[in-house]
Amino acid sequence: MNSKYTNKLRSSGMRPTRQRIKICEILFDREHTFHFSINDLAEIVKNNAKEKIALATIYNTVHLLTKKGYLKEISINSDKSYFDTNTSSHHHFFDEETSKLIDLDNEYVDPINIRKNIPGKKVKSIEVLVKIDNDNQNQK
Amino acid sequence: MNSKYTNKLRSSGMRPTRQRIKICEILFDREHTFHFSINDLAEIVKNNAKEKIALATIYNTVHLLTKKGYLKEISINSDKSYFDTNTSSHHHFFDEETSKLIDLDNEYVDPINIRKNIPGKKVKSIEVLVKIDNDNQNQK
DNA sequence: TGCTTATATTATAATCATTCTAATCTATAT
DNA sequence: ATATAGATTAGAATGATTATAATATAAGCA
Repeated sequence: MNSKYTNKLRSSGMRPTRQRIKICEILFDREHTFHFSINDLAEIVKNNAKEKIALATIYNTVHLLTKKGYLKEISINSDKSYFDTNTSSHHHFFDEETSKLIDLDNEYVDPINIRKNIPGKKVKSIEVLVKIDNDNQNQK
Repeated sequence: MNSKYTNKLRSSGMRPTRQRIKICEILFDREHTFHFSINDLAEIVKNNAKEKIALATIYNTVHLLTKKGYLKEISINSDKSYFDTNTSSHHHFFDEETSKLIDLDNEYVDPINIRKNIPGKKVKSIEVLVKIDNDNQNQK
């Protein structure tokens, strides 16, 4: 039961269980960053894992990984939560046609200067969402 | 049954019903723009209107007003939908402490240039979300 | 005006994502 | 090995939203 995620999990105070290791493998053994909803992940787990993982465990693990800084929650259309394996501060395209998110790295966007302050509050993050849609013909 | 909203509704192909007029009055008879969830609006209706309006009607009306361009849906934390009576393209602060949205007008943010294109797609909107939190002491 | 019909409203049930619960299991420290 | 704190599980509960199907109403027409 050893994996490259065993220590990663343990070092964040998460016991390295079979389920958590499997979920980490699905999420992080990838070349590119991965955007997903809980439902996406649950589907992959179902098709991919030898043994079943309860939906509640998937929720718990994703939320824990988010709290520990290995995932980032993305606020998009309000029907579902999306998560991103790219935890750096960065921007997104949101394709309205496919409802898919695409990373937009900081290098493509000049630094954004906000010339307004809210008293007693400090800025925690500044992120841009670019909504896109098909280019062709008429848009109803 | 005449109201300044009678024609506004009719000109958008919406029959000016008592319920719709009442909802318009609540939403648009205001000095400042108004951010709300369906639940916020339902509460105001309950305390404000002489006669009850069914929750389904509130949902239907808000969605119709959104489709007709009188309201704008805001994508924030994924638990609920928020709507905004300011339908122009503009930005927001999101106060993580209170979960409240604050308008951030374009004049406080320089134009944002995105140096990346997605083939076959055109940009529909570019909006910034600035997350803020209490300034004082320790966070966590 | 009154009638007809397309459209709205309503109460309630259904759905869907998410969270809770309480029983069972397991990683870890002794 | 054993005890126990922490994790997993199935299923129930919750809360927002949408669907349903019966009733009511606005608008067009005689």
